[in-house]
Amino acid sequence: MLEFVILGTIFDNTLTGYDIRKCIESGIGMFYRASYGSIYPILSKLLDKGYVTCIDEVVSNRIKKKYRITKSGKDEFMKWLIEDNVSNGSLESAMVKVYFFDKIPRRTAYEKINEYEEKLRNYQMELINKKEKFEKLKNRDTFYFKLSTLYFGICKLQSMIRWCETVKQGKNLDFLLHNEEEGYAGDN
Amino acid sequence: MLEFVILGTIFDNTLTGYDIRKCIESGIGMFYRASYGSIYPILSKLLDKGYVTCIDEVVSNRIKKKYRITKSGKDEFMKWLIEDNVSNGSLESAMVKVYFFDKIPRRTAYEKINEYEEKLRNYQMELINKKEKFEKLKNRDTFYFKLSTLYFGICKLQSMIRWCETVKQGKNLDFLLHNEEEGYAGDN
DNA sequence: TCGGGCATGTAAGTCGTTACATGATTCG
DNA sequence: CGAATCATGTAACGACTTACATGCCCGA
Repeated sequence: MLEFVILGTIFDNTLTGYDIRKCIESGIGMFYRASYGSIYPILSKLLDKGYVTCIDEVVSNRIKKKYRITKSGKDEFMKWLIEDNVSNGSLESAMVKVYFFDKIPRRTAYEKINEYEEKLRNYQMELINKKEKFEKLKNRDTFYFKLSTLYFGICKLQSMIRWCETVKQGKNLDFLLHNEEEGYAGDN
Repeated sequence: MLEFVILGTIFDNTLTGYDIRKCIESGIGMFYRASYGSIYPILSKLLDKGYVTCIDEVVSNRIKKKYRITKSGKDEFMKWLIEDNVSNGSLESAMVKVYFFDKIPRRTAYEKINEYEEKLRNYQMELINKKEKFEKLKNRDTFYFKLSTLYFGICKLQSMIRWCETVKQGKNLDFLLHNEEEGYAGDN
């Protein structure tokens, strides 16, 4: 995965290993993190494979190794970006790809998000069934927290599904916020 | 982590490695998964440490290795369960502990969930700030999806915060569902 | 009778992280 | 002038997963 995250990060900019880390952190730090101990070796690997080139840039007596993506690197990245992202990997890790979706046609992106949404809905259904079975048991207060984790999953999926609905219609993202509590418009 | 998940799983029941896997899968499969390749070696380690004992049970000519937790194993598990869960680990992995919170006093559990909620709120605040900076830039449509992942994070955190609010008040969990769309009560 | 589930394990590989080692520059 | 940040890397370790190896039992 990191291999592709790096390629995506240097897709439009020539960066150093150090820069790459910062970009990953500030960009998708919420879904994915990387340490230097993994970035530098992978950069060497990408160099061997010819997916990147390295230019030594001398800045005030020091060498900065700036990495630029090659044509074959771009191809490799785009292949990864387009290929089936729904069936494999965790639900969160799918967001790593979405982060780079500005590089593919809108239409394709919406289709992929639609697939993702279906997967989420199926999963949510499963959890709801499990929850209902669970709730038929007696001694409810002996497993309140166990049950609460099921609700956690269902709710989280609900908010992810809403996100999909909004994004795939290209709606204003602000719609996702500001609709808490109130039934009718106040005077804010 | 798996070490403790196993101890928690056999806390009340004597189980085989195979059973343990099924229990983990059906119980917290949504936050945590384990393969046999990790369960069996860890079971041996727990045996060495004296946290579990193993009883060979012969069922129709076959040996089943049933593992029972010991006193020191229970102590070790409870220590892990109580110790600081907020500062380390991912947001999701905190749920693994919550799953076992029926084993600690309600009051303690609520306090821990309250801490967790604070962490979520701080994180959400960070993301909202980042989002607002982001939105001040021009060429909005060149990074719609990048921005959408930020919204994804904010929304997900919102639903997690709502979960915390509900659970720490010991509210009926159903409150978390059924409050979509409608502003006033219908006739359901 | 045969496929799927029960049941236990090992070996190799993956994909990282943590800690270490080094040193230069920049800003208050 | 010293702390933070820039910058590059390695070695050891960790926590798993995947694939393999084995074989029994049970129900259609």
